[in-house]
Amino acid sequence: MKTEHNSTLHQRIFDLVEAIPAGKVTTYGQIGGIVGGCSGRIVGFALASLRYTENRQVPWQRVINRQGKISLTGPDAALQRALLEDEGVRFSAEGVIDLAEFGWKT
DNA sequence: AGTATGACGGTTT
DNA sequence: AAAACCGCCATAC
Repeated sequence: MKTEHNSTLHQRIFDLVEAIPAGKVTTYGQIGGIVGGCSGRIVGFALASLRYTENRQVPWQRVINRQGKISLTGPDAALQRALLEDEGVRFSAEGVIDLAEFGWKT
């Protein structure tokens, strides 16, 4: 378990996500492109294993999909939204975030 | 070692 | 415009 991540895409993704400033959000595809052009799926999977281990303080909440919405399915989705709203991110009535406004600029 | 799947993204139907 | 499909790469079984 723990999905040992040593010097892998995981490590790089975590480092990048930690660099996201509060109140800003990023997309899986964006991160994937920065770390090495990997598909957003890889980023999502990396973060998915992250919440399992929780051995890292990665603000996975600031990572959303290209639609500016939360891709999670379970109760984690509500948690993510709550965390983002707490950081100042405004959600639309549809639960969509304005990436043009809150999108993290590299 | 091979198969199945996943917190996505872009294209096609 | 919305839904479905395929494709990308890594992790899990």
